[in-house]
Amino acid sequence: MPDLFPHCRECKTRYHGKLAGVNDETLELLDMSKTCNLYKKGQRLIQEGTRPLGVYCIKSGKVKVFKLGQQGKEHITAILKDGDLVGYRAMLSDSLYHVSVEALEEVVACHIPREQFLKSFQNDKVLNKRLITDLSKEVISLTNVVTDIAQKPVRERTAATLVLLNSVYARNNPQGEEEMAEINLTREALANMVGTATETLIRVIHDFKEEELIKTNGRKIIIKDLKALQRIGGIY
Amino acid sequence: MPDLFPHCRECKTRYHGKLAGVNDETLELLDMSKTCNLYKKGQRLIQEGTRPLGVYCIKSGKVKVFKLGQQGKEHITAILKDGDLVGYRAMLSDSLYHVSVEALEEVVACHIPREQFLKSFQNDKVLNKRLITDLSKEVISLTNVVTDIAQKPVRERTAATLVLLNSVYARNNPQGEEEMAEINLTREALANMVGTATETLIRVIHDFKEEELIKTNGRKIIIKDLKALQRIGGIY
DNA sequence: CGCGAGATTGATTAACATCAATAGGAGTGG
DNA sequence: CCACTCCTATTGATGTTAATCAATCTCGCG
Repeated sequence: MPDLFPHCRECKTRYHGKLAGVNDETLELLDMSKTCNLYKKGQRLIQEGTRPLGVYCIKSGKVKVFKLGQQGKEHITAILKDGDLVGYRAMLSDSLYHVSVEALEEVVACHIPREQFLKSFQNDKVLNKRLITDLSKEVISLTNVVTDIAQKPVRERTAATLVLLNSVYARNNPQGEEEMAEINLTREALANMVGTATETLIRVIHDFKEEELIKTNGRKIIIKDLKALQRIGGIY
Repeated sequence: MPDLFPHCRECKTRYHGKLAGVNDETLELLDMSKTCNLYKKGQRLIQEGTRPLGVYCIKSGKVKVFKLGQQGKEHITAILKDGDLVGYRAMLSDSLYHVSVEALEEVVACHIPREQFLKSFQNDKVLNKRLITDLSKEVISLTNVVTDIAQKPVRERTAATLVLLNSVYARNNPQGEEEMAEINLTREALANMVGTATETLIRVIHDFKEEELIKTNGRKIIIKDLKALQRIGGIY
């Protein structure tokens, strides 16, 4: 049985995640200062409105990143998985967390304390460049999301969301990865990503199923025609 | 008559803009490499889809930052003014411009070429920290925008947009700045910021006028009750 | 084998977009 | 200075989309 909390050197996420390629010294320092934890489904890693004490590196499992809007309705801004880093925006801008992060299933994540992370961010060129690039890209992508949500109808947004989720739920296949992923989220969560009501989301999913663009297995959604969904979602 | 294209040292934006506080050497280098230009209303500084050759520093006038969505409908993501920097996200992430930037009136802006800007970004601690902080904050703020646009009705978004624009159009008063700004945009542009149809925006503006929250002078909008609008817009 | 959360379907309503028509109002050429 | 014209603003009527409300229905699980 593999170690739940291995040394960063042995962590599988080291090769495909946000920390891929950092230098050995950085890895050593991060490892020394980290605290790993097992989170059960529904447990919170980060709570909106609190002060950031560090950064989480997700080792396994999936989390949802969300914000509460009007009447406590969740808006899910991302689903993150192994290798992803979360919480660094708030730290780098010295502000409170503006989102909450919650485990969707059993999750192992390591907490890297603020000071150590900032130090590594200063000293490690690769990490520095990666995060700056990511931040910039995130701004770009969020701008697109804003435009889309403002202008595209639910059907199109749903298609785009499914395409996005397909790559999140795809296995990290070292080889080819043509097999389609099983998107495993509640309808409510999907609706909260698309930005619509649960019932509306269900109707769109229903249509997609009739049009043979997807199939379902229980609540799991498997994409049958990725190209078509990309076309509907306006993804080029 | 003041020089249209002064040395950065003498540029008024030096004290309140994004470049405030950079060290003298940086300023000298930026000045040497910059190219200043006068843009007439409607002229483009940046065109979506092109490759970033540098960064623009706005010396005077206002520009709109926008993206084309479905059927060529504009979505305006920001109104920028003197002291603002634009175009650095694409450069830092090494991607194409994802937005266009167009002069809303007569604008003077200086172009800082890519290499010089990146060099200054590397070498100047203040600039580096400022941009990273700004990027992080921008991600946070865009996340909020996404949630809002997904969940808040037009009336609330309109109120929030007016509050935002009030500070953009406020004079850069060194002293107090209690006088209300004159927001001078076409109704169409306003609608494209809020993310709604022009007619709908006009009706909301009409309501606000009846409720004495704003007054108008031609197309200019002056806020009469900022607190109320903040409340309606859900700004805390 | 019943319980309960999540999924689904149908009916109704509300918000907003679209279409159509009219009215201002700033800039232009005579 | 005036008439003209185009662009923007405004208002009203109508149509669509999607939210809400109200039942079921289904399935994993104790």
